[in-house]
Amino acid sequence: MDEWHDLDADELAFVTRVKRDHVFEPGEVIFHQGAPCDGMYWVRTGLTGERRLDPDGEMALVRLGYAGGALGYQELLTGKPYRNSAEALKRTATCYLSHAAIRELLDRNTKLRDRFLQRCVRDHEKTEKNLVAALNRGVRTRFLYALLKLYERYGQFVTGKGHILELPIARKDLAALVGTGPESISRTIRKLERDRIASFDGRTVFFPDLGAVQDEIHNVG
Amino acid sequence: MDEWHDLDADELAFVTRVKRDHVFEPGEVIFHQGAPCDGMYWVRTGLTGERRLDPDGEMALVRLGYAGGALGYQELLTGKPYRNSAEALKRTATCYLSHAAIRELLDRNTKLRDRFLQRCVRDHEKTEKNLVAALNRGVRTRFLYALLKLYERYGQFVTGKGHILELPIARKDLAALVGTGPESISRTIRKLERDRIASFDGRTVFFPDLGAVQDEIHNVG
DNA sequence: CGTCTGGTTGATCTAGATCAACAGGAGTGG
DNA sequence: CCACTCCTGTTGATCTAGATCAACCAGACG
Repeated sequence: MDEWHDLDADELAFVTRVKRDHVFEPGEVIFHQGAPCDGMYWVRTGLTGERRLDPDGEMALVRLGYAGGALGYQELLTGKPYRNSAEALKRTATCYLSHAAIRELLDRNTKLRDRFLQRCVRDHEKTEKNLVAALNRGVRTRFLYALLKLYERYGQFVTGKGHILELPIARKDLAALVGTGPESISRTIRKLERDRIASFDGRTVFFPDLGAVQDEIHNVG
Repeated sequence: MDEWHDLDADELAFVTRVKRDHVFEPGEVIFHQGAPCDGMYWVRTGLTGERRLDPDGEMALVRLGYAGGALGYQELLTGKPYRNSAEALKRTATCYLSHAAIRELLDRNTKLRDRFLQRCVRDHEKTEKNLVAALNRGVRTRFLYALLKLYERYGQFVTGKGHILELPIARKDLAALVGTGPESISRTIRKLERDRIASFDGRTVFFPDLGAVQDEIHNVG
């Protein structure tokens, strides 16, 4: 939580007094889309996903939340209801601060606002990148991009074996992240294997040449 | 410019001293993608577009900027180069503030930071909406959504004639906004006319029943 | 006049959506 | 232990939205 670096002793004491720690098991919902926003969550460890469901039943996985991420801070600042549902995708330890608590902190410490601003700009940057990818890249490229991002968090290089990624999420969530169905993910996986870009064994992915992956998505960045 | 309401007399004097007004003609570039960010622009009147070009030559129109909008403030806050090019789509009057000037103002007036934060959240909200639309809606729906947004700014209800929208931008830019080509826009226009949702005559659009439009996009909001 | 740009249409092709079937666990209950 | 169902993932067959390539027209502009 970058945001806390700027707090003085008093404020830190305040935080430790009013914060509420909570661990969510995989699949557990942290808050519901459309519900009034009563506070925000920090992701301490684990993995979360923000889903948006539209009236036609279409669901999109808008964003993943890693350790250090914040959930619902935008709604907290605008006072609107949560626009996405948040859910733990892995076992996730969170820290909750109520609306009132955050308000108090924001009033006391102006640097905190800067932190939020920085965070917001960075988050926006990412969604914008995803937007342009969604607008003019195919499923394959977007999927590779998602894999690469996951690799940056969960992947490792094992000497002799190469680049390995243990997928933290299921196929259908990969699909929802890319904006397609599980079938299309399955098929593009086959194609990627055929092209020797990556090979899949259940939830583990091997990249023979990570550079080849980077190459294919140089455009989305 | 909401942001200016919070400035005191001194600060306003400072702004009027250091700001640079500039009018851009249609098609004129305000700043280039990839160029170092030296300052930001307010849109006083007119219409701007932010374009992102990727290495493969694919271009997307990421966002339109109406009066009251801000250009390049995110890069200004992060210190990164402009990620999009900005261009005047109609004759646009802008007000430029240098990096140093904004920094000075931000240091002096903490409320100004809040304004930026609010703006950033709102902007992010919009791109997120566009993202989910791009992920799971077809060209037709996204196009209607774009038209509706334009109607909110440029449309008018003429008694006896109905809802009329004079399109401020060309077909190819409509296409770039939706993430498709001009041909597809042309074809979906025909379909919309066939379905009596809208009729087109050059750059003027008639909506016989605006409710029908709203209905078709209730999902994207 | 020719040339250019913006827009429309036609013909074709393909990525990807959709519907359906099926295979392997994993859990549950007899 | 087996039978059952549920859930995830994969594959096949088919269909369609939309991309792509090409021709064409109209107005703008030298």
